[in-house]
Amino acid sequence: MAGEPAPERADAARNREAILAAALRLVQARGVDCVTMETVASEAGVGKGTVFRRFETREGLMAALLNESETAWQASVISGPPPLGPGAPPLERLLAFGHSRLRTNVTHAALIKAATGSSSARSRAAASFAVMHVRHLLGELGVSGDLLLLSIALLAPLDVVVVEQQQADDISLERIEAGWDDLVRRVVG
Amino acid sequence: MAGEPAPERADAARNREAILAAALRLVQARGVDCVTMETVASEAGVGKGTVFRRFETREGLMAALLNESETAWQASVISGPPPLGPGAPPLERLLAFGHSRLRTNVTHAALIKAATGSSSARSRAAASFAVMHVRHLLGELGVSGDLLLLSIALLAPLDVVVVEQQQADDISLERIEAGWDDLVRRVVG
DNA sequence: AATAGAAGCGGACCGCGGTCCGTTTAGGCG
DNA sequence: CGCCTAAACGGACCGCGGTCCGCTTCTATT
Repeated sequence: MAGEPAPERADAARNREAILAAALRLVQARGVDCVTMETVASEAGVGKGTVFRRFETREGLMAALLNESETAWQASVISGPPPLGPGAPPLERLLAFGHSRLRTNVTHAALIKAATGSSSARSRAAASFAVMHVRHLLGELGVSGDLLLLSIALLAPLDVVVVEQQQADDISLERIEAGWDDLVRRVVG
Repeated sequence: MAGEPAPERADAARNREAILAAALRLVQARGVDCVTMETVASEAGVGKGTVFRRFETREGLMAALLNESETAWQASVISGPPPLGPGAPPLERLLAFGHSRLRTNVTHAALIKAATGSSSARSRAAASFAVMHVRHLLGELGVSGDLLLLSIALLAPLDVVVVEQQQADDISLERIEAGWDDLVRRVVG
C-alpha cells in the first residue's frame, strides 16, 4: 500500500471549505449556470488558480457540491430503511430505487447536468454507483446475462436530460414511473 | 402553410459549401477537436461571423458534417435492403438495426460526440430518428406499454460514450451485440 | 441600367474556462 | 526560535466559442 496519498495542509483545507461554501451560496442565489469560477474565487476570498487546483475543472467543483446530497442518498440506499434500503425483497428494492433516483434527478437536475458534461472519468464515477447497485439487485434476482448492459438500459429512461425532455412533452412523473416499472418487469422476466 | 421559410441567397449558399468543405478537410486532417471555428472560417475564406450565422454553434457545424453520412445511413434503414431495410420480419430488422447503429456509433464516435454536447434541441433531433424507428418496430412487433420509454432503454447501451467505456474495459463489440440481442428479446417478450 | 432595401458579411470585441509561474507561507527540524 | 523546503497561492495570461454592428453585396423591381 502507498499509505496516505496526500496529508493536506491546514490553510488548504480552510480554503477548500471557503470555496465550497461560497459556491453553494452563489448557486442557491443565482442558479448554477450563472456562477463563474472567477466569481466563486472572489466570493471565497481566494485566487482563481486556487479554485482550479482544488477542483480541477468547473465540472469538478459542481460534482463536489453535488456530492453532499448524493452521498446522503447513497447512504440511504445502502443502509437506510426498506424498501429502498436492505430488508425488502430485491424486486421491491429495485422499483423503489428507480423511483427514488427519478425524483432525485428531477430535484437536482441543474446541478447534475453541470457536474456531468461529457468528461468520461468523473461522470462515470458519479453514475457508477447507480449502475453497480442495479447490477447487484439484478444478481440477487437471479437474472442471467450481461448485467452491466442490462443495468445501463434500465437506468437510461431515468437520465436527467431524458426526463426533462419527457416533461417538456407534458408526460408526468407518474407515467414515467409506470413505464419504468413495466420495463423492469420485462427485463427481470 | 407559411410557404418557403427562407429563399437563401446565392453567395450565401456558395459560402456554406465552402465552410462545409473546409471543415471536412480540417477534421480529416487534424481530428475533430483540434479544429476551431476561426480556423474553419479562415480556411474557407470567410469571416468568423459567417460560420456562426450559418451553423449557429460549433455543435451545429459538426452536426451538419455528420449529417452527410447519417442521412445515407437513415436512407438505408428506411428503404435499403433487408434485414436492415423493410422486407424482413420486425424482430430481425430490430436486431440488424441495433448492430448497424452500434457499428456506426463506433465509426463516427469523435464526430458524434462533438455534435452532441448536452444541448437539448439539436441532439434530440439527431437521436430521435433512432428512437422513432425502434418505437415503430416495437409497434409492429405488437409490444404494448410505453414504447418511447422502452426505445430509449433499448438504445442506451449503444450510446457512443457507453460503448467507449466498455471498450476501455476490454469488452468486444461482439459481446455487446450479444448482450443487446438478449436485452431486446427480454423487452419484446 | 439605376435604385432601394433586405440579406449577408467580417472582424473587433467579450466572457469564461483553464494554465503558468514568480511569490508567499505553513510547519517540521535542529 | 529561526531556517529551509515543499506546498500553496493568486492573478496575469491564453485560446476559443459566441455576439455585435457598421459596411458591402446581391437581387427584385421599374
